Amino acid sequence: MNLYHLRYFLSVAQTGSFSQAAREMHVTQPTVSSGVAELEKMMGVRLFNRGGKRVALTMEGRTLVNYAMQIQDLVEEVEDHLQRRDVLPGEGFQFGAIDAAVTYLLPDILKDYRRVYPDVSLSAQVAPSRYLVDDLLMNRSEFAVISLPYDHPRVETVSIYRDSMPLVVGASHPFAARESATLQEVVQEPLILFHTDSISRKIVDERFGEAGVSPGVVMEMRSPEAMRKLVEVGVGISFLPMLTVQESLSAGALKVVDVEGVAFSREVGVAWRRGRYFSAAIRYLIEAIFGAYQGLEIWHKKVGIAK
Amino acid sequence: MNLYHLRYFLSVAQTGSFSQAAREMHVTQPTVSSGVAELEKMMGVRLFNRGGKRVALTMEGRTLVNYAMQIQDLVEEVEDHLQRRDVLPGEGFQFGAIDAAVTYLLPDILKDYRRVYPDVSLSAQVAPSRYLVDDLLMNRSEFAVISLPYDHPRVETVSIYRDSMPLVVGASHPFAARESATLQEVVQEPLILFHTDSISRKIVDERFGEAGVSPGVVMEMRSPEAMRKLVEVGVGISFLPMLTVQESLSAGALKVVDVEGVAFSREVGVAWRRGRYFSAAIRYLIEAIFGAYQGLEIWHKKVGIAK
DNA sequence: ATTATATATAGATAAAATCTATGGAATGCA
DNA sequence: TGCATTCCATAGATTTTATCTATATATAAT
Repeated sequence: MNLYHLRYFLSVAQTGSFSQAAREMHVTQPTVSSGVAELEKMMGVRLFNRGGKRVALTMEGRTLVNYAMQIQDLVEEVEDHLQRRDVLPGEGFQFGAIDAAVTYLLPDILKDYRRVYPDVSLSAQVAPSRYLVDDLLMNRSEFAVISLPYDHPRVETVSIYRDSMPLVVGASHPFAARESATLQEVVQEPLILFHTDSISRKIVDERFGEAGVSPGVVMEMRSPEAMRKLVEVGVGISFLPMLTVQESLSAGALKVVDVEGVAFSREVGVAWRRGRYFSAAIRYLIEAIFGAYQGLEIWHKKVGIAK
Repeated sequence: MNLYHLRYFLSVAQTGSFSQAAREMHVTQPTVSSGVAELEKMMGVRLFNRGGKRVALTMEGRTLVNYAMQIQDLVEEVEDHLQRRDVLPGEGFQFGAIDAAVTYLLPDILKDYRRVYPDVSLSAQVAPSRYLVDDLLMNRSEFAVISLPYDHPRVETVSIYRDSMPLVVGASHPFAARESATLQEVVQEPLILFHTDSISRKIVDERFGEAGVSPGVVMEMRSPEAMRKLVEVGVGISFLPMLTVQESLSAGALKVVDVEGVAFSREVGVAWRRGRYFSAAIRYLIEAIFGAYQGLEIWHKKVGIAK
């Protein structure tokens, strides 16, 4: 059964005439005849009583009219919705973000977003970058805000924010009173570093390797917030993203200490599966993120400006 | 857009795989691919994100899933209903019947019918036979119970009941005391006859013609009930269908008087437009009528025993 | 009866859906 | 990292379906 056949049928039912229906549908009369005939054969019932000047629906025909109208309404509705890119209430999508992003970079953007798309339910997955990329590859999330650089043949990234990762120490730490320290001094101290999974950790490790020093690691963790707390209470010192420690610095709980010849930083960026298609509602959020920070042009170049 | 395409799409959405959907639908994978591709082209949106081991719905895809499921449900439902000849609540049909039929022949049958098809709404059109046949020809009613004979190239009829049309007089009429009267005597009396439209009137007129007499008509009417009343109060005498006057006879308000050499009668029968298709619910009622009186075999022969 | 208008049917044509074969991309395993 | 496997997309051939033209048949109106 074809949807056209249902349309022909409805038109015949309305006009009471095969020929008139044919004119309405812009096809020839035999087309309408055979369309209705096929419906009748398929359903095993007569839909019209022919013979008069006008044809008349049978009871089964009237039953089918009810259904056919509902079906046609649904078809029109869904075409309309999809072409206008409406979002059904309850629809939504998932994206990933690292801790620092949801906490410091995205809140205002998400707040604005809710005003524009109040019916879209957002589900943010918060995890370290590595896991977020897994979600991207498995098509479990649309995009992710992660630490960069992240190199993968099937993931594209665009930076939105450069975040310095200074050495931070607790207020009562000996370094707190000093302007700077040397890398040699730093590795003597108990260090709290990101887990080796982490991109930020990789950045630190590489620099350490170049300098030919190896840190006396005390603890490895994944949560920058937890690390911040530990540094505050003096368990150790750490290289932490500025975003994460900003508040503690203002409050005086932490101090930044320059390390001679070393300036760590990591980038935060948007990552997505190469070739992915973005629905309008999703694209809007991504572009809001780029717009609020940077990278909109690069993004446009990578995905093409046309939708 | 074809309904098959929607089915392919739903299967892909459920299985997360074009190939698996193809196996489920018993078609090849390129068929599913191009079916979905056509939906995407038609709607102007991507429905799936390909690339992983499993494909993932886009937001638009999820929207379409909602609609496609509803559409498919409706299609299955209507096929089911029609093939099982279910009747939708509120559905019904119209048939015609002469006064005597609805009043005396059909009540019990209709009562039974409501038990079998409680959801079918019946609409009985009560009018003289001539008008009921018009309705048949215009496909406005399914069948009619009318007076016979009725000759028309596009109407078929089967008799169900032979109804005598005796001469009836009011209880106080001079004839009431007599056993019989002659036709000559009758035409002297004020006669109340059916309107010339009427089949019963035609029967009477023909017989009068043969006998070479012409009645001194007083009144012509279409309603046998009204005629009965008039006869009862002595306005005139009449040839009335036995069905109509049965009660008045028992009550003594009317008397039957034999007319020598004359025995009027009319047949009551079922009439329908030649070639008409009867829905199960309608056929059931017609056959109940034939079954309760007579004519079932003739009916079967005329319309064919197969549905 | 005759004319005009309807639907049905047959055969030809156009459109589409589907299939086979194949290529490219991604995944998983060695 | 390379190889085999799995998966989706594409191209071209084939089959099926839909539609059209021409015509027959039936009904209704004149």
